[in-house]
Amino acid sequence: MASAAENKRLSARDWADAALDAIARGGIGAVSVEPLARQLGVTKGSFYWHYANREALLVAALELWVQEIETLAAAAREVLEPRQRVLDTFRLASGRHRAHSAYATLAAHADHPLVRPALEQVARRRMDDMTQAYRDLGLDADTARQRAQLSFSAYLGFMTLLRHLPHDSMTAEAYEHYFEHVAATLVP
Amino acid sequence: MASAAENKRLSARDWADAALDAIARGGIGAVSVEPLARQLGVTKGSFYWHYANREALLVAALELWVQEIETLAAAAREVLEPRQRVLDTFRLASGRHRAHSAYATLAAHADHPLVRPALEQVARRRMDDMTQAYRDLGLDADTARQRAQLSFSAYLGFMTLLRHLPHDSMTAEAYEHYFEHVAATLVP
DNA sequence: CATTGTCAATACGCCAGCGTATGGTTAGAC
DNA sequence: GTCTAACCATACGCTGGCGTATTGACAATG
Repeated sequence: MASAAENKRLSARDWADAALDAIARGGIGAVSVEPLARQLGVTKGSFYWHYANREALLVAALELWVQEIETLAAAAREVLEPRQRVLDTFRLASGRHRAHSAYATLAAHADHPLVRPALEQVARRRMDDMTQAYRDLGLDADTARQRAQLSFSAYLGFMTLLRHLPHDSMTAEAYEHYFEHVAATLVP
Repeated sequence: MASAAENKRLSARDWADAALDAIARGGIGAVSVEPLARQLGVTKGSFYWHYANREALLVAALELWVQEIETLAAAAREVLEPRQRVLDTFRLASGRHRAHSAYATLAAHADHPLVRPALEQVARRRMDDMTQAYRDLGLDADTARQRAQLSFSAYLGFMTLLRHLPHDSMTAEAYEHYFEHVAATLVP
């Protein structure tokens, strides 16, 4: 169950890792020291050696999240075809990466003072990426921006929607079928 | 600040009302008896007269939420033009209705056993409405379903996105501008 | 093998929120 | 005016999670 190996000493990174997993599952409220310690098979004596307090762990987990998203985004930017660049974003929404699971959860905590700047940064950057992709596809600046906003909204909302409906309601083929429709509708 | 009037006795509905407001602001975690009591200007002695426990309040608040969404949806169904029917949904996302603010927040708690059925019901019904609207616009059954999913995702995501960016980044005119783009892109 | 640094266990005090018990206040019925 | 039901305050015990202090285990280094 626990991602970290058994009977090994932990690092600050291990705690941030577990915290990000917790965020993906239950939101920032799920980032609690003692339950995480139990899950990791240690006591909080370990935690308070690595971090000053719970808030510091939250900061570290959010930094980790932003970094993971940026890594995925950087990989997507390498794709030459702008059309594929847009569609790849949607494929990520199907959510094998925990960073995207966490996104759907963090999206609800926009009011949190630590979460907000992270969300804002990620939203801006990915919107800029998408706008650029649409510009590369020949749209004018204004239209590209609107289309990027629509696409990014659809991406965010699809991640959310997937968690509302039973998992069996969408097979792998259904995914691809949907993505084709998205491509035909949104991408010129 | 408190929506209820001062120096008046409270009803169970007043509590459910305050709980739904709390959900819209801070998620289900914000539905806590004693803070709500303070906000309402009473003590929890009042609460435990009206409800058995916190969970009962959550149930009541969620029922209230579903009911408010259904009321808005019923009004939207009255619109004859299917094109307007679709666009009205997006206008609601700009979110002066608390039911839609709550939606954006509840969307992140799909794992919660009480929240999930409410989300599922709302998602299904609104998707059905949208699918019907697209069918009325002449799309075949399969395409209408896909387009409804895309539209509903865009609606959900836009609600979310609005909370990530500073409020001043979108004026009323910008809203309308965006909606026109959505209409031109999604609605045949 | 002694020392030092790294990581973890234990034990403690603290606080916020839940739920209960019980008594007090107020409005309207009669 | 009394009675009763609806509503609220107060006081209490309980639990879970935060943070601190102290000690212990173990590895690496010399």
